[in-house]
Amino acid sequence: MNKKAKVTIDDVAQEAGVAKSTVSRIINNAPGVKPATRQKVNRVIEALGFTPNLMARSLKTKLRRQIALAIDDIRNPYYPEMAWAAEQVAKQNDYRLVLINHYGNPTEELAVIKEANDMHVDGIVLVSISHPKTLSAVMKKATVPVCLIGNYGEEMPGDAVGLNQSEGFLAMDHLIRIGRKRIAYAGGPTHLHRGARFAAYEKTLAENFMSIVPELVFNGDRLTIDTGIAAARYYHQLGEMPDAVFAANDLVAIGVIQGFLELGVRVPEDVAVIGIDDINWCTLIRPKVSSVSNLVGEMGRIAVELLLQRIDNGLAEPKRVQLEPRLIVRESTVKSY
Amino acid sequence: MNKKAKVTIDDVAQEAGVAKSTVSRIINNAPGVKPATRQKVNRVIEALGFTPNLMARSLKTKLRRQIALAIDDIRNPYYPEMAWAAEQVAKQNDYRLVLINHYGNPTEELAVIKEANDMHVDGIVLVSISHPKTLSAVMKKATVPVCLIGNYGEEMPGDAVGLNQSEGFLAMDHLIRIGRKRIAYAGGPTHLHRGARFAAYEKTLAENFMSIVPELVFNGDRLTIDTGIAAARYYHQLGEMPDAVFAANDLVAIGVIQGFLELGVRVPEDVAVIGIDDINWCTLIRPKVSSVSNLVGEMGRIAVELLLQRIDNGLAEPKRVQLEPRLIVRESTVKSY
DNA sequence: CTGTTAGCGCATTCAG
DNA sequence: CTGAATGCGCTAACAG
Repeated sequence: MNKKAKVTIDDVAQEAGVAKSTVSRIINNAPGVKPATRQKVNRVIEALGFTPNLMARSLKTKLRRQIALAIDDIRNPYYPEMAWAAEQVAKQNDYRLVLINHYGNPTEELAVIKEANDMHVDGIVLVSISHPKTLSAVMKKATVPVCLIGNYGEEMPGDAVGLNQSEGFLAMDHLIRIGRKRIAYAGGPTHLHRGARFAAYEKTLAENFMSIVPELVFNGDRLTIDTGIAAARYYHQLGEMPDAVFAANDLVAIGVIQGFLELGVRVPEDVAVIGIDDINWCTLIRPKVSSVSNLVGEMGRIAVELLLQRIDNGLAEPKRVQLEPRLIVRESTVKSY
Repeated sequence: MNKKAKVTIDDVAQEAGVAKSTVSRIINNAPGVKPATRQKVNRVIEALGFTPNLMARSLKTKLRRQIALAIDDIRNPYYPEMAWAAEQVAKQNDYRLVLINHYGNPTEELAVIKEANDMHVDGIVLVSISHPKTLSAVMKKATVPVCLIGNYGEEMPGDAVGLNQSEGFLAMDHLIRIGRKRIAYAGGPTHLHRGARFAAYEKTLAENFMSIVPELVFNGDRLTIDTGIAAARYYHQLGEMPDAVFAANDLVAIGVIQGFLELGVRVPEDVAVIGIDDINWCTLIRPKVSSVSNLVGEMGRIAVELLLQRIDNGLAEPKRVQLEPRLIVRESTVKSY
């Protein structure tokens, strides 16, 4: 049941009484074949159930029609959306998508680039956790095009699609626009690059002539639900509660909301809460979580497009695409009627 | 930067002053090579940075060292866990994982099997939505091994790993064991195969001499959060509320919980709620949702193992693996202290 | 427009 | 233990 000796291009040629090169032209839609011949051969192909051997073809053309999507862990809520979009575009271009989880393990991550050739792939879309310096060095040795997802400077070889860093401002502006005066920040250790979001917090407050109140800043050690819950409890026992919470990501926001609900604090009436990333979980809980979308699907889509473009066209300057995050207002900041 | 003319086995042979067949033996760990030669050649391989061309190798061996995971949509909450586990096992066996979303589109789904050969894959793990009859017919024509995920009878060719249908009973038994007397059912249209869960509901009640109260059965049209919310509202306006809800899946359970919370009903004190599937969202909301795990990760892992086994060993009887669902008790049924 | 020829890089007989 | 020769199935000149 999986043994039928595969029919080859020679079989078709023989059966149709033409040369294999003619068959080759036909299956590749190459021009310069008499319609009659084309028809005849096509009929034979149909009859014999011939399908070309991609290995042999690849051996010749060096094209495998496969790309890799290398991320740290598909179980991370951001990635399914990205993987889905990436596979879409790949499929539309008759490419296959190889999924690789590198677990944020630098060795494994960089190995993906180094071993691209051994992987049957023509290119890689990579979400990297490595240090840019290291990454840059490895990228230079890449044997296939790599499209990075993330923000990288000019010195980084290869294409990249990232977000401009306005998520924090979009979130903060929203809270201010809906009239919140006492805005808290719930996030992780500020020394990480999430610091950009905290910076937006400080900057926005300053620009609006609001003083930054140290006791309203809660820093958990990781950006998780539990950190959010802890934050809610912390705010609750404060002399004066905040009337809004800017959470560094959605998981924290969800935790904050759940925490508040347990304590009888109403969201958004008493406290408005907003997160960042717009993971699909945001619509799961009530109130639905306001957030800032970082367009992961869009990033995946564009990354693959850039990659395929480069695979086809070869060289040209590295490209940079910057996406603009988008504010998504839901029930955790504005009461719906 | 991606142009370095790939070094071939010939280069190595020449450089090392041996024949390519010798090099071939060495890179394949074949026996019958003098250690000295082996060492020498290995050094050259290292020096030249040679890595074998998998296309050429595959052309010869017919093995691509890739398998496909074909599911309907990676964005569906069950699949990331499965994909992750599958990729794990594949990687451990030096196989790559090609991700295919077939969108529950029967044509596309069956095409995956038919075109397996064109896909550079040695086998397929398939989550099918198609009718067993149709599927069976296509499976018979498969050119590579296929391992199904789901419950299939003997007449279905190929291996399969599924769950026995005890989820419903596990959930119901739990509710009864914690002393609930007035148990409601919230699900979708009973004519779908989810009906097995509803059957468990009825059967368990009967076995425990509890009468089935029609007004406690809520059937939404789809198994979604919104259905759950609607169910909660429905129960709430009843003369007598249920003291437990058995939801046909976790999404419904989450909706029920959110709905109750909005109405000021306490979970689990007033009403215990349990779902099925144990998707990771269960630990996201408070109270955390009790559920029955259908071991998607485990299924993915085993499916790949079966598949690789068959790829290596060829024939033998189709195998069937039945997993036992597992009750996961969390806060939505039992108050935690 | 079509046929002939020559490899792509490797694994694998078969001799030595 | 090692080398020379053959071909996997296909594409791409090059002739005709």
